[in-house]
Amino acid sequence: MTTKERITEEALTLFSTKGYKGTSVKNIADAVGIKDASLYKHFKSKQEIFDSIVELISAHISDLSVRLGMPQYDSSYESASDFYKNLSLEDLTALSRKVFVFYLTDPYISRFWKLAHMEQYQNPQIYEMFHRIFMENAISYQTKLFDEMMKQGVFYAGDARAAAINFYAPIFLLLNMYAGQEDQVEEALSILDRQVEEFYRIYRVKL
Amino acid sequence: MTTKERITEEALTLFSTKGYKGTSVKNIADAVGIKDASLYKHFKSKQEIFDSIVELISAHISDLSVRLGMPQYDSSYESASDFYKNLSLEDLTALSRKVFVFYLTDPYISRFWKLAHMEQYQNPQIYEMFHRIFMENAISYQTKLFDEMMKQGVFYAGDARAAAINFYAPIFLLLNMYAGQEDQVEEALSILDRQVEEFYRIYRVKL
DNA sequence: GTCTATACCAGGATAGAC
DNA sequence: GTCTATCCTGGTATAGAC
Repeated sequence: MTTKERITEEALTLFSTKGYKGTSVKNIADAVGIKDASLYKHFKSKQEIFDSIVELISAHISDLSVRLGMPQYDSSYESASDFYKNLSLEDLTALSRKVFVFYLTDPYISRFWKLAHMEQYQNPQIYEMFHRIFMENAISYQTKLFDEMMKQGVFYAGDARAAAINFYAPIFLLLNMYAGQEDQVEEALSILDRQVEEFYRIYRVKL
Repeated sequence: MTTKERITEEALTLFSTKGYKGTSVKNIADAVGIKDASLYKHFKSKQEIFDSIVELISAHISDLSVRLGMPQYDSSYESASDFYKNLSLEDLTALSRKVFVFYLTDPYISRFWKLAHMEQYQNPQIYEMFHRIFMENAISYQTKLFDEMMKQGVFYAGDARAAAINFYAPIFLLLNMYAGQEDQVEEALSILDRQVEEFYRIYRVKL
């Protein structure tokens, strides 16, 4: 890893822990193991370090859906829908756990989550990314999926968007409750399991 | 309003907009209309201003349940339950709207919401208050209420806590989506109405 | 209790040697 | 590309006159 990469890496950790204003250039330099002045050979300002982090996260986010096995918002979702066609409670539980744990422990997502909470009101770009990733995209993805499943008779016909919000909102709430409490993931998961079970009971067409 | 009160008032607005570190003592003094040095006749430090704001919000929060017509976590809830006994969809919609709009527009709650998002990871006291008010208390209140309603046959018998989370999580998600977007409250309310309708359809025993 | 003046320091950033 | 030395600004806080 180059020095430049190590700077963004350490800076992301510090910004997500102490906030942008709460992190000094010296803090970052110390973490990297160089003097603060040396840092300016790699970035022309503290703000530029922050901007490069935003780039880094954007790039990481683009791979997300692929790594999670989720199609992009604007790509076709037929194959995923086929996957869910014989959806069991165990399938749905495993999927929700996978997504939840990923959000909570992925090194980029989890740091971005905290950073975004702190900086969203200061930084329009962060605000936009945070809302897009954790709200709009998450909901519209689930909506499309559930809409398809309703059409295929896997879920009872109804309001797909309302169902999507009912599925995602508890995950979002639990993320808020357990972000930064990685030692209590098991507790979070047991609550999540109960919500998924309830969701399955409500929406899944009985076999 | 005394000068001291005006300082906390303006400081709360500034802290909830620009964050603690992003707000200077001069910013606060300017907002109040005095010189920054004069401010130290009322508070011995910037931190003390912040602490007095925490006090102010704590005091305000204590009145919340009363003002919303909601019993405290540890007080009796029988009368509220009686109120819901003949619960119609319109009743539930009106209640959820009232709670949601209150959270979003109450001058103390709405500023605390943003402040807490920014400062929760720096300040254990803020973290604790935020999680208690917007997560633990909100969920446990709804759980007690729904548990009682299930016992009385108003709701189908089942997992009251899961139902409570299904009711509250969408409200929490919408608060996150629309905090600081007071011009779009109508859009938020229409989404909320759909969720409440769905909730009512699922849990309310058919008459 | 408000003001002016000032002390003090931390943080961002640059210059120039190696 | 790292270092030391230094500049500059802005922010917290105090002293003392009115």
